[in-house]
Formats: sequence, C-alpha cells, structure tokens
Amino acid sequence: MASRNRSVPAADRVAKPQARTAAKRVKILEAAMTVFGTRGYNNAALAEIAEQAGMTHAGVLHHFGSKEGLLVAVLKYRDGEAMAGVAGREQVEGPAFLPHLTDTVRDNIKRPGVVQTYAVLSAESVTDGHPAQEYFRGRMAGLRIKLQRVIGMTTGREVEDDDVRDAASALIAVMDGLQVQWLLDPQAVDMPRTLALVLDELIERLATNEPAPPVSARVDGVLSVGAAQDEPQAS
Amino acid sequence: MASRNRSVPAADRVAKPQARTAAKRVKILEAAMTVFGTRGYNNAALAEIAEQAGMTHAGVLHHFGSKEGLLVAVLKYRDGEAMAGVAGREQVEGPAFLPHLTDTVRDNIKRPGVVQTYAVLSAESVTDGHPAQEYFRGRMAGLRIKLQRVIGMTTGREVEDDDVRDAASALIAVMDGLQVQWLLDPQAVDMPRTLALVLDELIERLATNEPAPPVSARVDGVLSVGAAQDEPQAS
DNA sequence: CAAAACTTACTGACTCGTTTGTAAGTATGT
DNA sequence: ACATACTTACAAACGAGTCAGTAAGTTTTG
Repeated sequence: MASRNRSVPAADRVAKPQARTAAKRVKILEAAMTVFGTRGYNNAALAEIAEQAGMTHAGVLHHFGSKEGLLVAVLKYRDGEAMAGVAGREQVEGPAFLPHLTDTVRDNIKRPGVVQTYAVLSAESVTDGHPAQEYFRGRMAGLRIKLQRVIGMTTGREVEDDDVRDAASALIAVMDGLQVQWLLDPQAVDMPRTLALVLDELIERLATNEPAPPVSARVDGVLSVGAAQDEPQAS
Repeated sequence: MASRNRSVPAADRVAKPQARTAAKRVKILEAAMTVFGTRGYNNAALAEIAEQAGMTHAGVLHHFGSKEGLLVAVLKYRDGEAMAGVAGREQVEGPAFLPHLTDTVRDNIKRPGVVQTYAVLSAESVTDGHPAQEYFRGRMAGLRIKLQRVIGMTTGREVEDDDVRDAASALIAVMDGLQVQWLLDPQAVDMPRTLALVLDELIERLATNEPAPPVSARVDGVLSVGAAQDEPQAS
C-alpha cells in the first residue's frame, strides 16, 4: 500500500518565507485544529480546512506537504500555544504545577474546540498506524514523569514509588476521561471540581501515607457500621 | 424511501431466518468490533470486515442495512456480551459493584481488542453527527447514576450529593483515561492498581466525610513541612 | 408428499461521491 | 529574474450503497 519513496514537495525547507505567510499558516493550523476536532483526523477533509482558511486544498498542501504533515504541525503548534498560552501562563515547574492543572481545566471549559481536538485525536491515535501515535505516546510519558516528580516533591515521596506513579497516571486519566464525558454532556460533569476532588485526596493520601482500606473489605462489611454482611464474595 | 416492498433484512415477516444465519451474524459483529477498534469507525472499510467474516461487503450490508446499522448492532451486541460476559458474571447490583469495577479492568487486560474498540469509539463519538453519540451519552449517564447509587449506599451519603456525583464521574473518567494510556504503552500503567488507588481513597473520603486540604494550600506552604513558598500564584 | 411460490443469503458488477495528492500555470513580492 | 504563494484541473483510489441474479431453504397448496 505504501507508495514509493518520493521527496516531499515543500514541507519545511523554507528559504524565504514571505511577509504574511506566517500568519496564513497559523490560520491554516487554527482551521485544521477545528476540523480535526469536529470530524476526527480520518474523517476530516483537507477541502474543509482549506475553505476555513480561505484557500483551496492544494494551497494547504503547498504549505504542509500532506495531510499527515499538517496533523503533525497542528500537534506541535498546540504544544507551543499551550505554553505561551491563554493567560500568559508560562512553563510552570515546581509543585505549583498541581493547582495549575485545575486552572487549565477551568480554562478549557471556554475552549471546547481545543478540548475536542485533543480528546478525539488522542483516542484515535491508538488505532493501527495512526500518524499521531508516537506523539501521544511521548506526550503521555512526559506528562507522567513530570507529574511523578511534582507529586514526589509535594508529598515527600520517592519519584519511583508505585503509588506516586499510579497517582500520576490517575490524574492524567481523570482529566482525559472527564473531557469525553463533558463533551458528550457538558451539564453532567463539573470538570475542575471533580479533578480537584481526586487531586486533593490523592495528594493527601500520599503525603500522610495512610492508605485507605480497600473497598472490597468495606463491601464485605468488615468496616461498615452495621456489621451485617449479607452475601459472601465469590472472588 | 424507507418502507418499500424491499426485502428488509431483520424482517418481522412470516418466514424464518435460516439455521446458520445467527452464527454468521455474530461472526460479522465480531469482525466489525475488531476492525472498528483497530481502524476507528470512519476509517474502517466494510470490505475488511466482510473479508474477516468470510463474505463480500454486500453480504454484510444485506444483514445490517448500512455501515451505521452495523455499528449500532455492534454496540448493542457488546452490551449483551458484557453482561452474560467473560466469567459468567451477571448483573451486579449492590455495593459489590465497586470491587466488580476493578475485576473488570483486570479482565480487560486480556482483551485489548475490546478495550481499543471502546476507547476509540467513545472518543470518536463526540465528533459532529457521529452515529454512536447518543449511545455513549446514554451509557455514560447510566453508568454515572448507577455509580452514584452504589457510592451513596456504600458511604451513607446522599445520592444527589455533589461529592458523590463527582466521585462517580471521576471513577468512569479514570477507567476510560487509563485505557488510552495503556493502549499507547501497556508497560507504563497498571490499570487495576491505579483504579483501586483512586477508588479506595475516594470511598474512604466520602465515608468519613473529611475533605483533604486543597493542594493550593499545600503548595502555598500552609501545610507543608519546609514552608518555603517560591512563587505567588496568578489566578 | 411433492411441486409451486415464495424468502433468505448471498455474489459480482456497477454507480457515484469523496478524497488525497500531482502538475502546470498564474500572480505577486523582492 | 526568480522564488514564493497560490489556483485550476486532473489522476488515481477508495468506499458505501444499489441492483440484478443465483443457489438454497421454507412454507403453502393441491
């Protein structure tokens, strides 16, 4: 299925970009983000992206070489934008990163398009041979490591501790999972509040190092107030 | 153009479906699950599904009318299968539903295909006009309500309590979010352990009703041991 | 019970729309 | 003059759905 290796036309070797070109490219990227978000990568048509950017699909290809190239550019663009982001918020490094998560989620409510793009693409990326797969694998790994470090710092735990690792995965999972629920029904979930609940509780637990009893015990009535256990667990 | 004298596949007419038909349909559904999972709905071709089921794409259409019809059938089939499921596990109703969650996640590790189908389709469903949108909206809502009830029962809280609601959303979010991370890198996350961590901690918090201090306070040094605060938060 | 009268379960060929990418030509700025 | 930034036109594929036809099963009828 893979055609022969031909040289990519004019992907990135920009010798002399003209004055208004940069702005035009941003406009294409912005349009692409919207369309990839509303339709998914596979179902998105270059023609629609081009139209929103005020040109033909061939014009888009002139700048980004291929649809896949455009996607990669969108992903990179989003990263850069998220840093120099919405409220002049720069790269937060220390334990302040944790409340920053909740802030970001709060801001995201005002940018459903961005949320949708991220949610759709990240899940779509697990499909066979998806062009964004490597990107999201790396992104997840990076986020996990960063969170592990920050959680370690904040709670005085080892960075390599299993609980710290799990907490990092869990926080990312909560944010991503909430987005899908929220996109399907914005009334149904309160993203920042829910994230804060998990975040506060997880950090408290790691800081005090007092694991909660497993729910299985609770269900068996071992800890419950009225200690009437009704049914034995099959396990 | 809907109700003609055409031979509608799932007919309520007088004649019987043939003997091996049911099995054949299941084979198609099984193939469709795989292909929808590995390619996503939009990128999946009926021809590939048909091939895996041992027929042509027109044959598939004969049984399910359209690609969209097939997707809906797959989703329904999956629900039915999940109940009569893997280990003869039937509809768990009471507080036992909570440990059941962890069990399900543990089983899912052995069924990456199913996980991928669910993860890809649920996120894809938020795109404009996706045929599975209503299905997943309903599914999420139903799961949330069920979890609210079970959490209420287990912790002695009101079902309508915000914390209970948030905890329900959070648990679903953790499960779904972990799946994407796990599919991208199975080594990187321990799904059941991570879910258990969040689950235990959330239930404990709701049961004792002692909210953890917000991380923001912790970061500001109010609670931290070494009370060195580095940067004031913008907010 | 068996032939006629259907129905079901397909296949193969085709239509028609959509889509990515290419090629060649035109305008514009430096 | 010469890249750059496009456009129009086209190529080649692909994919969903239609249609007519065929083989086999099922029901009805005499």
